[in-house]
Amino acid sequence: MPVTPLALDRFDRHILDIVQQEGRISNQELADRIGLSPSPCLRRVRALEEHGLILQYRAEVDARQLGYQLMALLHISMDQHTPERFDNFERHIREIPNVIECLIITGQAADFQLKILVRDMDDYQHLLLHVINRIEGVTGAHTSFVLRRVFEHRPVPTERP
Amino acid sequence: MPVTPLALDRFDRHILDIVQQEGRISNQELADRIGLSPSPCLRRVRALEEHGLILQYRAEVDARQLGYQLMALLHISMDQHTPERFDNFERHIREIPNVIECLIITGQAADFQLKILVRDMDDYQHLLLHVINRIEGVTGAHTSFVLRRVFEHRPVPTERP
DNA sequence: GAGATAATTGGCAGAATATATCTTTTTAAT
DNA sequence: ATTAAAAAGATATATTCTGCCAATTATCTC
Repeated sequence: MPVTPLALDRFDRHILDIVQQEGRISNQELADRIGLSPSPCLRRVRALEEHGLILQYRAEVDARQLGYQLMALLHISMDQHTPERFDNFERHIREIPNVIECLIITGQAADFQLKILVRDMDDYQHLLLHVINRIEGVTGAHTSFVLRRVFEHRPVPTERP
Repeated sequence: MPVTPLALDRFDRHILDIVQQEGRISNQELADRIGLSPSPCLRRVRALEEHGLILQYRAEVDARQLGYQLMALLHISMDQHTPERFDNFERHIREIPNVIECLIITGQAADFQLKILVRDMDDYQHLLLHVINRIEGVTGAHTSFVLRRVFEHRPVPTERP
């Protein structure tokens, strides 16, 4: 996607600032706020999309109201650190909709950190023991429950380097 | 916001499924996809917004292209577990734009897990030693660097309980 | 199950918005 | 200063949004 790195000026940064918080803002309102007319504003938004600076637009939904009362961070260790093991684990983990994030990390006993949404403890217990622990190569699993989300999904800063 | 829990039918769930992945979809297209005409479709979207089921719309931007090459998970332990200590920490941490997520967790030596975006190691070193470690009450800090994001920001599942 | 009531859908019209094209202005370089 | 290139602004057309009303569907009561 990024043919050329694309130099961002203050208009572009301002657009990114705004759409990170108001993804459905109209182009007219956006143009007003950044101080351009609608045409060049829309052109810039399209360019940011084409260059992959804007990856996608998403609605954030309230997991609680959908019945997902419990969030857990699960640290997973693998027996072997081979690409095959990791690929296989990733393929399996992708199939579990409750796993909303999967990171490969250093600095822990674990290899993966998963962010998991479940309805309750029973739900979690089942997922851990009967689904995740059964994936080949998983030797360890350590759970941290999230007591409170102080904040999540904050915008990426846009000031110059 | 949630006056009444709001019973969700298959149309509502379908809407949530779609807007979680295509936050800027037009109402007409959305209506087409869920199999309703635009009017009731828009009414449902508005109702989901009012009830707080849709919290907000957001553009996801590519942090890498903005110069944030490094993501870290930082586990913070506090000396005292008093509301004052925690409140004070949260107030300070909110002021740091590089911290894009802050969770209070169990199951670790730590009390907080922070998700941090920085440009490079120098940047991280400065943030850790000169900003975060200096917040009152912080006694421990353990860093995990993110080697790879297998996936992030996956949609919340919407099937019935 | 019939009838009444409430809730929800669909269609339509006017307003707002998006989008493509063209012209003008600004910027940069020689 | 002149030219070329890039970006902004204006305008017209097409699309989309949004509020209102009639028609349909679902629900409840007896």
